Amino acid sequence: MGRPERLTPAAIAAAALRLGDREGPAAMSMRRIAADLGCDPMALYRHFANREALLDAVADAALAGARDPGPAVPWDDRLRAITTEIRSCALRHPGIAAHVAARPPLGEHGLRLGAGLFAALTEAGLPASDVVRSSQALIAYLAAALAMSVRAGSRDARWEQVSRAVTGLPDGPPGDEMFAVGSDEQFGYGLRLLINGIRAEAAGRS
Amino acid sequence: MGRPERLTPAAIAAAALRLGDREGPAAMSMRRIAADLGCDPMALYRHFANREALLDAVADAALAGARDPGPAVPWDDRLRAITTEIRSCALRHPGIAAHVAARPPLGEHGLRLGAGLFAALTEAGLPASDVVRSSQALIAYLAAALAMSVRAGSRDARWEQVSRAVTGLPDGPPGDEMFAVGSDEQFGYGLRLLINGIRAEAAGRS
DNA sequence: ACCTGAACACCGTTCAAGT
DNA sequence: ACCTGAACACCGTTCAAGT
Repeated sequence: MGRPERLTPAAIAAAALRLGDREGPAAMSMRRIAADLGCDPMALYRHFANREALLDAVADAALAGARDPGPAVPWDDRLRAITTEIRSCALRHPGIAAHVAARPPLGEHGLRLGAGLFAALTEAGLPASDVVRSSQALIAYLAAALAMSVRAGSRDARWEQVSRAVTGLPDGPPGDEMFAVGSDEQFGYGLRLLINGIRAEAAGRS
Repeated sequence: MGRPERLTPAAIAAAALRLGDREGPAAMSMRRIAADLGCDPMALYRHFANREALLDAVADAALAGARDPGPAVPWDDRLRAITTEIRSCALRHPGIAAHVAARPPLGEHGLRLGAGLFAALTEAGLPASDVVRSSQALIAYLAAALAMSVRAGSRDARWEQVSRAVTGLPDGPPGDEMFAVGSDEQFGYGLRLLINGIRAEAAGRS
């Protein structure tokens, strides 16, 4: 398929990302990736210690398009922008989105975006230790919200069932979006809660 | 090993939970579980549609010991108590903790604890639609924080590396807990951010 | 010295053959 | 009708044998 001249980690990751986009997460096995590249499965192990390391590289490559608006915008807008960009990028690559959620990538692009989060949280007025803690909380929330978005398209019948059972709400119309797990709207709501919380924390400190 | 008289879904789940406690998540295959029960692997499929359904049942069983303090305590204490209990229970069962994080269980115990979260959020003063959204945000955060706790014991070298790189902090002493991913303290901090955010949201509404 | 592919030790699940 | 286990179509990774 898209086999490059010479095997490099970046070329392998790029090819695997395209394969995942085309055929989904089940296609992301060492054997399938190697077959797609037209090489022996074992050749991949000369560039990556194991499958997890290869998928980490693919996950980071998936974030290549995520932009950080930089220090020009207010810190809360910047947090929203970066996390939303990461989520969108990951969802654009269905083959690797679940891996992005499971293991936040710490390659070139992950580091760049992480630095943006740190800078925004510092500008919010948090002390350094709370910047680390808050960024981990944001990334945890982002990862899980992303995992929810990946899992069931945008609706999870299990969630809908429990929500109705617990709230005792009557059945809504078929298009009811109230229980849409992993929707953009649901993601934005949780993000607002966290940013509210960060603002309160920063205000309490000052 | 712990084979019951007759195979039932609950007996299978209980045996699988014990097996996972003893031998870790890698032991949770259909073949290993069946061998532990002294039955044919295919016998499991008469009680569960597939492996995922079986693990859902095991995950729910792992939450059997999680307590909800009920409406006697203030809503924020109740949220903290329930989420902390779920996290502790899951971490006490290393074989299934990752599955609890990946797919919040919606069996008997998951429903019971979910109902507690809903009740506490309702008492906080949120409208029903925001109760659903907030509970999903809480569960997302809990799931990801739990996944982080499971992954690397309590420290993740990758995280430590990125934190130092990004903040430009000097290397701390060996016992430095600042970057402890998945620690109790880190979990509590993010939970506080969310509860702060929920309080601000409820105050804005009223 | 480098590379390859056969082999190892597994999977989840199907399905035909037995009782 | 019910149950079983052989078989299918895979895995990630090791390692010995080839060049």
